[in-house]
Amino acid sequence: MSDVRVRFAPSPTGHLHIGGARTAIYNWAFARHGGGTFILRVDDTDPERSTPENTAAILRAMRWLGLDWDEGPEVGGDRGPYFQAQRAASYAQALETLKASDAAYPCFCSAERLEAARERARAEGGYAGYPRTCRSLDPAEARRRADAGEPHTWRLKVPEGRGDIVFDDAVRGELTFSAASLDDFVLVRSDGTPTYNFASVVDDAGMGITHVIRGDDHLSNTPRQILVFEALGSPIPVFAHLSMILGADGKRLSKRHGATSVEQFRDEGILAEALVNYLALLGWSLDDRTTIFTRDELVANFTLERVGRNPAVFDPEKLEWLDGVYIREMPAADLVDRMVPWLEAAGLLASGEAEQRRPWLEELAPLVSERMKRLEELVPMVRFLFESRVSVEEAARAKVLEKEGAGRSLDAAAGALAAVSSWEASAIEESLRRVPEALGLKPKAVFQAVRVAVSGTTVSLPLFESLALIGKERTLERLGAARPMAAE
RNA sequence: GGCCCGUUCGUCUAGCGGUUAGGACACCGCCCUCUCAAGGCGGAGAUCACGGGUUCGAAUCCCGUACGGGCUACCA
Repeated sequence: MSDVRVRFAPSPTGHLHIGGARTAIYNWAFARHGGGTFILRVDDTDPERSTPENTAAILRAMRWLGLDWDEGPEVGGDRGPYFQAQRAASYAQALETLKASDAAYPCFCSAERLEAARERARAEGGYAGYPRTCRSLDPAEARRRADAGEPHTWRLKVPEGRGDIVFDDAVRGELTFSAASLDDFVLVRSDGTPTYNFASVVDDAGMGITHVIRGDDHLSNTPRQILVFEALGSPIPVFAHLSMILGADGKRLSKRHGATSVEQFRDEGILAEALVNYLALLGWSLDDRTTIFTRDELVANFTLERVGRNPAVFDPEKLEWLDGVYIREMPAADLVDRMVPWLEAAGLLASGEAEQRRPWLEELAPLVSERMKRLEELVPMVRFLFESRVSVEEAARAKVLEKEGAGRSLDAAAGALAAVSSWEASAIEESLRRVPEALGLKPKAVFQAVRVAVSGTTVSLPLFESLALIGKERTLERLGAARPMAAE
């Protein structure tokens, strides 16, 4: 057990997003790799936009992905609470610390006035941050006004003469920010709640976080946060900033680009292990050639050194390919477990029916596994195996059944199949293989006629295996039903 | 405006001074074949954003420029 402590701190203002999921995966993998502790903290400081439903959805998505946390909601831990909304006492205490060391001061400037000034300065070409109006207030006077109930925020007093803020980002290397470019930002709002930059640092310090692995969008906040760590007298964690995930148009990934929430991918039939594998690859590589790896392999090999610096475009096609790989490589029994919910939801399987049809389903699994990229594709592919009758697609009828020889093919196939005693794919194939030659037709012509009769379409699962699964009686019924549609 | 970050095939990436710039997805062709897939083999695709340096030698180091992106909130 190492003393590495990392956290993933989502804000429950929405569902778990692809970008957040990747951050979570990296944090999780980093912790597990080094035998450290992975903490989940809910940054719900924004009461307007945070909801319990979102929190629940995020936890669900984390569990679905297989990202288990050692401390956090539902599991507890001795550095909690793990919801920022419940940590007001910590923030108040931290503020007292800063006040005591004169590292923070009250600001009575109104938000409206500040915004107006900001607009003006920017229009004129140069805004250098809060002008520190209240920094020079007489302390006694400031205290008197604050005690009198005058609305005020608390700002960090950026130390006079503080030199450059330099830190070594684990993925970007040494970064330098001039302290002069930082203004005295707000730590505590006039309603008494902490801002993100304050709450986050207080929590990271309080929870003993050693490495902060997070999105690139926080990079510019880092020097501010370092100042807070310093003012608090807390050790500064190692920072690692991950680049954004972009859409195909190079813009930051958003709903416009299609599915972006983890649970949406789940609902579309993407496997958790494939999603984790894919997301891990968006900004990290195991080596120069490995693209497929298990969670354990990810953990065993994950290091911050191999995290890339440049933004990555999310490619749904590659995700699908990877998902297909996972589906194909999954043992039949496992795949059946994944298939059943989809079959039940589609009404193809009654609840409880799955167990008794288990052997049949396990025969089906290898047939579909090499043809689907997502579980979602299962139902349309197998529907004809379940339903009692099929309707023949118009195009299939025109293209296949109305061809000369189709009728004879169906008759001959029916005759041959009727004589099959042991109804299994190999025997079915053997008998059907003899039909084309007897009729002087090409195998393809005969098989396609049978396929259309039995599945209603020109494209289906492999014929002989399908017939085996449909059963002899239903097969013969379908051949007969299609017969009137067929040309001689 | 200011301050930061980024830029290798269409996409994800390997590369950390000397390589025919490697792999994967997608794409194209061939093979296999009862359709569709899967699979096998092969192909095309990157003047390493651009311009200057440093060096015997640069995708790799330095400086500019361009183009993206982030922060600059009493959002996170």
